[in-house]
Amino acid sequence: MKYSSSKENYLKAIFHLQEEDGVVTTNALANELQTRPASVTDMLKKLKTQKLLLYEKYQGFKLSNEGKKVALQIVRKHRLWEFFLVEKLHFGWEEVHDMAEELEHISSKKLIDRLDEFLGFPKNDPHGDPIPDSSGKLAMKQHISLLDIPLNTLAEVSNISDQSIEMLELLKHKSIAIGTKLEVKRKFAFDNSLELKIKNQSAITISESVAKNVFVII
Amino acid sequence: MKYSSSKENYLKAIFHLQEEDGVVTTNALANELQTRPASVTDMLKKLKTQKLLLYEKYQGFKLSNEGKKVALQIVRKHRLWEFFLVEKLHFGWEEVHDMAEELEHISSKKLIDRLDEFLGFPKNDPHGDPIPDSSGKLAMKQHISLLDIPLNTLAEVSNISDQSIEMLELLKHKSIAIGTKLEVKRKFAFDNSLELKIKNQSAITISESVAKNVFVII
DNA sequence: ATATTTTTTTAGATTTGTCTAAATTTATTT
DNA sequence: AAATAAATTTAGACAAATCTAAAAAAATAT
Ligand SMILES: [Mn+2]
Ligand SMILES: [Mn+2]
Ligand SMILES: [Mn+2]
Ligand SMILES: [Mn+2]
Repeated sequence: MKYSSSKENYLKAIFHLQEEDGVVTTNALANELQTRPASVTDMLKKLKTQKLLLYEKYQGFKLSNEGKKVALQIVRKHRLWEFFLVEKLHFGWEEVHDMAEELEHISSKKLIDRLDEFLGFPKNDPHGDPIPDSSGKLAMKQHISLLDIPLNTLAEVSNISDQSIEMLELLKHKSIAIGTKLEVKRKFAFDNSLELKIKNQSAITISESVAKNVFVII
Repeated sequence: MKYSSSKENYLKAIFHLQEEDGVVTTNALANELQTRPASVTDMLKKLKTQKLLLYEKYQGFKLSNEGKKVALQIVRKHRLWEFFLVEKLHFGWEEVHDMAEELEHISSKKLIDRLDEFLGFPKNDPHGDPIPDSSGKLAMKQHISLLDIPLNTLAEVSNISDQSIEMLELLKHKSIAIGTKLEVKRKFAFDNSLELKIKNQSAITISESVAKNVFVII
């Protein structure tokens, strides 16, 4: 199946947003795509009709398995072309995004698989993001436990492994959520508790048993 | 100025048709683009409004200087991408046209100039057609049809004027490609077919209609 | 529990590119 | 010079993707 560039951009944007937040909202997507909420609603209906999206009105939405599959192929193309532009055409990593935004819509799968081979099957794009393989498999991002990161290093919360009510309640109270950026300021040897700092907030303390369930990317 | 893929396809097709016939007709263009004459007329009006086309209704039309400039940049992109696909990604010369048809609409001029450099500033695409330089200048070609060369004279294939899949497939089977060196050994008056000899290969026969589309330099 | 604000959806319009069917103009035959 | 045929254009429609303004639903505050 071939989809328009516009549809592909929607699918990719939803893919990225749901990576972070699970379910996506109309306003968030409109903001991501620099368009109007009304336009987003229009497109959501079309994507649902094509079974690329799970969507009930007013309830938020996320990609179907098929939608995710399409999105991953676009992510693959985007990142391989970025790699090509930096590695072979010597562009700076900050220049390549807009060009890749166009190149990702070139349809031939054979072309992109040959390009992958030509580039030596790179694992990551110039921004460090992992490149899905030909079948669409995406290597998991490197999630590290809060216990294992160095002091005074900015980290972003990416995953919570214990998702019990009690854990989430505690994290909510401490203002820790997926996407929160923080640094570990101190580790106390007595009980392995940690003192954390979130920008513009006062320091907070969490126990070892909490910290070992909070994963971050550095 | 940026133009839609559709407009760019029209400009390029008009460019190619007027190379051959000077002035272009509605039906010829509709045929070239596999669309309807009414659709062509619609687009002609838009191209005229944008001063890309010289057009008076019922009188035929041709590109303005600005239109020619745009068309040459698309031809440049098309041929450079074809060269890339054959030379770097090892596609056959008969496979690359459709991919180049998409790639030629990637807009960045900087990208295409870097690609040109990466490829070593090639003079001709895989089908022997000349590649316009960065400023849009196109080298003229001085090719002679196989029909018109003397017997037993070494000639090098430089261009194929009919680039249909069917023609390229036939030539591939006969081991004839751009750069192939051959001699015409016999001409048969009955059907104007030719017997050719490529060094180290047994003699091959081609029809008049094939021969008239194969151009060589002596 | 109401009132207010925010989010989301609908209604209706617009632009681009395409189409079919019909009308018009130009070219070719008788 | 008509008549006929061919080429071209116009009229009116449609699908895709977008927009603005208004309505409806959900979330938040009082
Ligand atoms: Mn894109
Ligand atoms: Mn990237
Ligand atoms: Mn094209
Ligand atoms: Mn070519």
